[in-house]
Amino acid sequence: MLTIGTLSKKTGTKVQTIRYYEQIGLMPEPGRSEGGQRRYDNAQLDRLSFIRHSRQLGFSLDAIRELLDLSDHPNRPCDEADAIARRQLKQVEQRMARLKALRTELKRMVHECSGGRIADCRVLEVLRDHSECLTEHDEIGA
Amino acid sequence: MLTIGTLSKKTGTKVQTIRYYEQIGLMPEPGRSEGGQRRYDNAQLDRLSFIRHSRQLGFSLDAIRELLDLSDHPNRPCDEADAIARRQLKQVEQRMARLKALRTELKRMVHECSGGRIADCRVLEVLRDHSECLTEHDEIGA
DNA sequence: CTTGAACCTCTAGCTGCTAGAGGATGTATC
DNA sequence: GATACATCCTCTAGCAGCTAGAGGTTCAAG
Repeated sequence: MLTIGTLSKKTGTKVQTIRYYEQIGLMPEPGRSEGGQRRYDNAQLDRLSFIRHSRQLGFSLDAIRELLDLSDHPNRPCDEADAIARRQLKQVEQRMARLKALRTELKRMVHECSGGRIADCRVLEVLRDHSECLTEHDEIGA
Repeated sequence: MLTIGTLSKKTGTKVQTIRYYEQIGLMPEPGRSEGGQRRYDNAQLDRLSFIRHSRQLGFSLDAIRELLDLSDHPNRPCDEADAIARRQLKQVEQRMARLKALRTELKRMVHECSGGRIADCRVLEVLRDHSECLTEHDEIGA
């Protein structure tokens, strides 16, 4: 029987976060001690590890919910899990492409700045005028 | 004199977002029509363009506040603006590195999935067991 | 003078947590 | 049994950066 603190340490998840996962139904309600404190077992430890690892790979809580759902039905075909992972991969690739364009632009800005007065600052100048950009970038909402 | 809707279209910013920027003090309070509707001039259009473009390049609203502040004092040296941009560049590079590791892992997951049953799904298996990962990834909070 | 799009304010919601108040429990030691 | 103190509990509110909706007013065209 594990306390929430132990679970927290074992998975690198903050105590508050574990309770939050319970609140939104991602973690099941655990058993309680006589005094009302949460007590976990190994199945719940595994579940939380799964969640955390998925988060590290960038999956949204909704996607994780689906994945957990799927893993509860071992006899179904795994196309869905595969599709979720592919979607995630696609998102990551899109984000990388955007970041690449941003990096190019930022590098250019920084390199062109010669360290004079604000009035002549290339950084501000570029920010002022999108038309100076050589790449298409569109990070907002990424 | 521009209405908020016109400003919205010209900058690709939602009306609500413009009002939000005003609320947090990033945009100045504009003049008003007799009936109390907001009326903007070209200086404000420029300011909003600056904000939007900076957002597209991933600057935080706080960073933008600093940058706007700087650009109001054209005679100061531009080290600060330069430093902000460099900081941003560094962040972008860190995020790219993280995404790269994620992509590797996701690709591997997806490629190893042979499309059978959930029980044998590599995607879920990898998510279950971090130790199978070949790269260090740590996307949370990125 | 009427219509209808665009405006107004205000409040609440989104993701994924995180922090703090104010109090109860659990365990080790005396 | 008493005491100390870490850990636990619930509840509420906050973070970034918007976005959406209710319920009502103004503006410009016809």
